[in-house]
Amino acid sequence: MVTIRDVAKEAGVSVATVSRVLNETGYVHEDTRKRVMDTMKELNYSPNEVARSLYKKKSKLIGLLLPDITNPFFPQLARGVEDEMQKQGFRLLFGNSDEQPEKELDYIHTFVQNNVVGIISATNHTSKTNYQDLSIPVVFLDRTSNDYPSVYADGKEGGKIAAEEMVRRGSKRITLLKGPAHIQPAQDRFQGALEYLSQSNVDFHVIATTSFAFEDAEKWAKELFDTYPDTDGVLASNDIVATAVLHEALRLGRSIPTDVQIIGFDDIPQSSLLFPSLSTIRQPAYEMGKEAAALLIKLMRKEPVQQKHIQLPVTFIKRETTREVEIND
Amino acid sequence: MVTIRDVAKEAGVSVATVSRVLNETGYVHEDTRKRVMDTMKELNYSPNEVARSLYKKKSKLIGLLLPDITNPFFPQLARGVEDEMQKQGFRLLFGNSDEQPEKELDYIHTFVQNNVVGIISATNHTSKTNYQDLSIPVVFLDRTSNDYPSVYADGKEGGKIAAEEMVRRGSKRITLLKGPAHIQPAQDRFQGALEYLSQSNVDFHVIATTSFAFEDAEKWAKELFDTYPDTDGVLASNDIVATAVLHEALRLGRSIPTDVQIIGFDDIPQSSLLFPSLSTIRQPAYEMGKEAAALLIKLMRKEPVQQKHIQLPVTFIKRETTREVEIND
DNA sequence: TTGAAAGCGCTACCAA
DNA sequence: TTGGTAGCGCTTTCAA
Repeated sequence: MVTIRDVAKEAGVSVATVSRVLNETGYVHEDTRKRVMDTMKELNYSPNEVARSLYKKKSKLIGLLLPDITNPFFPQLARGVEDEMQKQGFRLLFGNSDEQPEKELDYIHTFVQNNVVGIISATNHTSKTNYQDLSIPVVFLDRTSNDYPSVYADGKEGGKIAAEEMVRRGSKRITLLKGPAHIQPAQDRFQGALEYLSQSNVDFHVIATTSFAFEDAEKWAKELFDTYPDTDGVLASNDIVATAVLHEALRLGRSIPTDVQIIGFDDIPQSSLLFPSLSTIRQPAYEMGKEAAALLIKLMRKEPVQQKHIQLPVTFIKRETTREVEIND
Repeated sequence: MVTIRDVAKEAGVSVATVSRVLNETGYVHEDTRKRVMDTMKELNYSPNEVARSLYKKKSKLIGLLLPDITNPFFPQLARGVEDEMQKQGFRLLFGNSDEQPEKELDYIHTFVQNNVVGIISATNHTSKTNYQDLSIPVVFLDRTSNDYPSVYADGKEGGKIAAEEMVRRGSKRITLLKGPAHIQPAQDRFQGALEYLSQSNVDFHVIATTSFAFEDAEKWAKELFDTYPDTDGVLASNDIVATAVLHEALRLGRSIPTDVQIIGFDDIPQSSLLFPSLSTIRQPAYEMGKEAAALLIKLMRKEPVQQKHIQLPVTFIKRETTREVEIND
């Protein structure tokens, strides 16, 4: 390993001078600068980030905490974060929490131990206790917060739009799948849909669910058509659940969207590949990741930010699990 | 931030002693050990990993380099790696290379600058030049290598099995989608299929493809049925491409699997959710990730490893894009 | 059984 | 314009 001393010796200068050309701070004569640069190249030197981090008490690392990267919604988020961070010279320390407070705590802890300069967290389970003692900026992603900067999609509006489209497209007996109670975005979209349906003149039922796993979703789907066989419209808490409902409906011989309409949430990549392809409310996951990264960077640089809570719009993606309507479609 | 000095002062001992109880090295009297432990708890002390890393020239970080986490095959891999690493106390520095040599080089570089103790790389594009100067162990994942330890699925066998099943299930005019030339696993499965088909008595064609992106795959799919309209069996280079072929076949009114059989590769999560669900060759992605992590850990600990090249078996997953056969099915 | 002190590679201060 | 040096928080000799 070649250190700053080696470069200094080889170039016939002090380590201080090498440090100066390295960081472009202070005065360095052009000639010596060139000489130092040359020897750095010659020796293939590159600074030890750990030593830098120790002295400056800050690294170029940021911590990214997700619930579970194998949930198809999160890779896009992660990629958005990474692309923005990479562009700005930051690297990612990455962990999955599985929405388990201990794991979350543990990762936050090791992030701090490694001098990360900022954290992006997309977890939902825990209260703010994990984060309040931190001296570094934190941005919550896919989750709102009064206490911390956050980037999220307008879940409530999304729920409303979904309900609206479903009613507009003629469903009369709607079943609403309420997502896990501890997942805030799921509750937002549920509330949005609920409010709309409450003041509309259609029948509706609510089924409470507790996870987003496909295997669980298959059970809710069965329960749904068991309990409410005359359902002609399903508002699912996300695309995974919607997919399970679609499967079950098909299995039962229902015609989609003629007998039953289905609207999902998220617009994960596979939703357009289903048959019939899934109508859904799209969250701009990649953009959310990018926005969160950009916000965190501003915060870390102590640049003024007027908007600490960035809400991104959701859009209805009309595909084949909803019917056509004559006007405005 | 509370440091080892603070603990030492508060406990009335030297930093050396605190370090000893921290690392459980050397002699420490039970009483003082207890006292130190108590003050550590009291002050809520936890060691600065950066300082440790600087002194010991090794961290608890490992670098994970993937082509692209938004490709549905990789989240499972990543999760396997993470779960095993997390269990052993290692954390992940994570990056996507997009199969671009510069990005790959850049990430490897910053991994090293941050004192990672090992690297897992699932990239395919570049030669070994990036890795040969490293003093830390490297494990290649989803890729074979003569020079480095590696964990991969038996792609060639997978290709063979796919071809075999397709012929066994009655396809006579098979089209083989050859994956990107620079993606080694794609070439392995292609070779396996090619060898089998060559010595079987069915007609077959080969179409060269250059990416795994769905949008590109849609073009190959169109080209396929344009150029070889009498194709009655498609061996796709992976499930994404298979999905595009499935869509196109359906769009053209072909009956699946009666008119055309399709077999994919990977068994990404969405493959079972398609309609009809996709028959495919399954790679055990999660296990591959775990194996790679376990192997890397052994290597880092300089434990003896008899198997530096771990090949995991692939399996044919019979679903709805292949026909039934009478015997042995 | 304990403590003093050197040193990991770097930055930044102060002096020259 | 440059160099000497203290010190970031920790581990590990070496001596007591």
